[in-house]
Amino acid sequence: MKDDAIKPTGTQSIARAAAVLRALALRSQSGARMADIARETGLERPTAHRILQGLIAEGMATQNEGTRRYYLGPFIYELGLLAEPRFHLREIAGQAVAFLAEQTGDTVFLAVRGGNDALCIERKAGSFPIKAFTVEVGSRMPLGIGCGGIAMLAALPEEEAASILKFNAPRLAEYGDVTATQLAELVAAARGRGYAINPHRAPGIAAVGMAVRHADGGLAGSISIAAIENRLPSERIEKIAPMLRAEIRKIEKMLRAS
Amino acid sequence: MKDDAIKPTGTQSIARAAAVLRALALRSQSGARMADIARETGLERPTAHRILQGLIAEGMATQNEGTRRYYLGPFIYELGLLAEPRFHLREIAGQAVAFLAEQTGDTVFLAVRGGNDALCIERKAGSFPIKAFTVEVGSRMPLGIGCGGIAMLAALPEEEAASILKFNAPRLAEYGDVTATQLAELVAAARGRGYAINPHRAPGIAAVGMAVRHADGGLAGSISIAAIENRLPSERIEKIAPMLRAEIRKIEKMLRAS
DNA sequence: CTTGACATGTCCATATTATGGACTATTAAT
DNA sequence: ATTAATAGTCCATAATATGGACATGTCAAG
Repeated sequence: MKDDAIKPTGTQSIARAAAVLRALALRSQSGARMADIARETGLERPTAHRILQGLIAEGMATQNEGTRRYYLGPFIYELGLLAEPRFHLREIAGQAVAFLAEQTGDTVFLAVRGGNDALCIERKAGSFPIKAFTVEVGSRMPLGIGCGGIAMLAALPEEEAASILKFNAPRLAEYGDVTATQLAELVAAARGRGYAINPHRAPGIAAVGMAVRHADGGLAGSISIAAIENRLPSERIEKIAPMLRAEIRKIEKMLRAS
Repeated sequence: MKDDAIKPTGTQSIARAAAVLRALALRSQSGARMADIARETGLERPTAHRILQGLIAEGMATQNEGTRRYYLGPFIYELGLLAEPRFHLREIAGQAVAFLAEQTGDTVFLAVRGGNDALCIERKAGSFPIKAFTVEVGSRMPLGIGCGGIAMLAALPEEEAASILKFNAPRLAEYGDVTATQLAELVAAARGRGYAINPHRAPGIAAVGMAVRHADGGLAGSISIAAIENRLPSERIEKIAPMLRAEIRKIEKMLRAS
């Protein structure tokens, strides 16, 4: 998130509060304990506690009274709704996703990054009768699971991608028997060729995906195409990839213009 | 947003940063100048500038180099996506919105508050052939314009509602010739009867709306029903209001359980 | 029931950060 | 060209945020 520009001074509290929000984001489903937050942010417990109380007072965090766990608060949701139009990837990319589904006949997914997860925000089915509905719109899974996630990891700085894979390693068991090492290889291969191939997203399913970037080069999201394995041999992937790249170029141009 | 609980100490910087984010939220479409932010937050300009630089460093704000204006940043969007499931009003309320559209035959809207605006996040048309599509999904307008906005204002503390109406007063001209005084009267009337009636949302259109609350009593959003004027005489409004209230009670119960 | 481990939460002397008046630079309006 | 408005910087110091020490609460083990 931080660029290489000169860091501002007198903003330690803001940086610390943002770090706490990132810790909450990582556990936005399960909720975070204060001990988790203190450990992940490197803050002393009284400091973490005070920052949490400050965020709660502003509506940016909430605490479940029963479990004592902390969550992102309603003001974050509200701000997110207002921020959405400036990053309205769903609207801008929706046509491209529909076009790719029509042209390929397969299922096309649009995803964005959410912390260490990928969030599916759009899906279009193609005409081919066997649909690879591997992901529901609105769902989330660790970055690396799914071709879109691999493509997004490949678009991130290597250290950041490695850190995410390390964080996600214990979580992979919920999604099959793929290992972090295998995912690291898929990410490296994706970096090399410019697009991700996931040959074993699920048994019998294969996928190809590519990242979408903001004007400043930052990661905006990804588009991926999934089909039954025998519909995606190497030759067809090599035909689909340029089509995907062309649509993504158009999306990136519109993101630049907005 | 702030409750009446004891305010935490040692969190002035967080409160100030949140105030800056609110100022950015108010102008999330047009962008905010630093002078705007300093004035609205009451901060001295060097302080406002430094806080903005801190938020930019964390990805919570961005600055357009050409216009110099500041906007909510990509990290806010990402956090908003992660916060959404805990406040997934669209999912929880979707069935109620569809049911009300089916039962009344008219158009039903679901909206949330976004700063001083109302954001339409869901719309269902009923079977009656004349549709009151006064608002597009995804659109926003000042709170007070539209029945859902009036209902949300009525659910807020009176001072907060007055402050929002004051802020929105100069903006009303874009939406017809209704005045802030008229809106204040509609809000007061809504507070009295427990639901909002907007007899002149647009020429020939009338609407009825009600707020949805979170478990803690805070405002979650609103549901409103719009139709051509002669389809909503007083007698019919008195039949629709209990139905609306019953559906909203169900939604609030599910919000509590989630 | 008791004990120990772990976690949450509070206090306040003081270390350190954040502040904002004074100033410079840039842009827009006249 | 001049003036007004706005953006942005600097740094002495005001005042905020810190975290070690401690209190309290919860839960699992014995």
